[in-house]
Amino acid sequence: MTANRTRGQKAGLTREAILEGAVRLVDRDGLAKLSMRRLGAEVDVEAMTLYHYFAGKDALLDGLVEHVFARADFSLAGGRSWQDGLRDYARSLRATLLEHPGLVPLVVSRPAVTEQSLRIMEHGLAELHAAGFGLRAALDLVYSLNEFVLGHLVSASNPAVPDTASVQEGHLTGIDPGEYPLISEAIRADRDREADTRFDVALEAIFRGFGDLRRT
Amino acid sequence: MTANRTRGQKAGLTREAILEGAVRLVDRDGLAKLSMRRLGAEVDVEAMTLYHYFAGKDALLDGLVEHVFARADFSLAGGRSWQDGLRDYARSLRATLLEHPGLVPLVVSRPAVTEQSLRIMEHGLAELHAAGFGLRAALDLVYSLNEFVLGHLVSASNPAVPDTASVQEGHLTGIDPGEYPLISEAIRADRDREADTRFDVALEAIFRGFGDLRRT
DNA sequence: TGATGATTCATACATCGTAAGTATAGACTG
DNA sequence: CAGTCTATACTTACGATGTATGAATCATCA
Repeated sequence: MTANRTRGQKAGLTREAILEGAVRLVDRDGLAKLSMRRLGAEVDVEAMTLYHYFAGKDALLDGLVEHVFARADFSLAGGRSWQDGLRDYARSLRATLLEHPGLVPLVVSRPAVTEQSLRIMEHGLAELHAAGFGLRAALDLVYSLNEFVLGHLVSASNPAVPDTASVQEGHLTGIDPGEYPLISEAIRADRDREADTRFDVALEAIFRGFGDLRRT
Repeated sequence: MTANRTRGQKAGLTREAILEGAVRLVDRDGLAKLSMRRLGAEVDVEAMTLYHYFAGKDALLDGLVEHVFARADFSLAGGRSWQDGLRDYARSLRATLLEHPGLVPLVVSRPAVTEQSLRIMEHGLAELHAAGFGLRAALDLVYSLNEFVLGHLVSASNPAVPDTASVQEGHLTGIDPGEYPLISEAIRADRDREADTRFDVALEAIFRGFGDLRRT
């Protein structure tokens, strides 16, 4: 009866194309709206077809993180000071995830022992070691840096703490200056600073703090 | 036909009891297994009954976070140095969430502008201001500290980075010493340290780094 | 041509959050 | 006592989800 329209092979559908569709969908509608059926519609195919390219939704999500990270070079380019190397790394990691805020919950909820991340870590340890850090201190620093960046991102990706960005033109969203005078005042003083600046200030503080651990 | 067993009133079911059941369920089976039906079973009631106490699942999850935090005193007890105050705060925040690791994804995915968190922040700003920090620097420090703790927790709550805890008795899970000699070495050197120690070391580094920002 | 393997789809199932409607028990009124 | 009200609890049902299963179609090569 019902003529089955288009089965069998179709125009070249690839893992890449699916992942790009997923990125588009997440960027547009958020992670919650990423269902197999929706993603199928996005790349013009039935949901079950996706299972030919990915073992399951988890595999797809893993691929998604990988895909986004693959296009971002987090190299700890050597040759300069360890601060410069780590700063570039942290900034580019942050920038990449800020471009796709919907992916932040994914990244933090997924084990990140990929080939690439391990290589970066190894490289980072080598540089820090050469810069005079003991291996243990170097490991502490690399861990802490990653943890700070991730924490910064999860805090930034939901309207959690009253952020500078959410305070436009002086209307402090929901913070009563009478009840919380210092918060209001601090946020007001912070109004003209970019979020990037806050991030950088914290970075430098972390570097200063860990700098004392060299030759341990 | 089928005799309807027990409708109408029952033993005193309360919001508190439901939330405690939810905590139990999450601690036992993880956040993913927290469904209204399961939670209903846990507190011996049908799923829909829960909607009498909570507007929806989101409200329940909000309540869950609140409930756990309510039992943890994150006071920035004054009178001592600002380092002591912030350290106690960070440690107890971490300790609380380590007791309920299943809640970590919830905490980081939920705006945390509760009454309590704002009060703590206000209090923290006051202390830091008194200790010689400019308001802006104080805000940076409080933010960064929170972000670091959260990042530390999300990293610890999944088997993401090869953690010291996962390296038992010298068998480095999945890290090839040939390919990543420094990581293996660093982890081996780290074997005998508690995770608490790593956290504390990072805390002190952050304090040192931000300490230079006083009188700004 | 016919066979083979890659690709796509239709159907079905269990589970989820929850809207809508119904039944019961206790408190209050007369 | 009977009658009513309300808080509490349950039943049923709907749409959305991830995915197991198996059939249908296409490209390719013998």
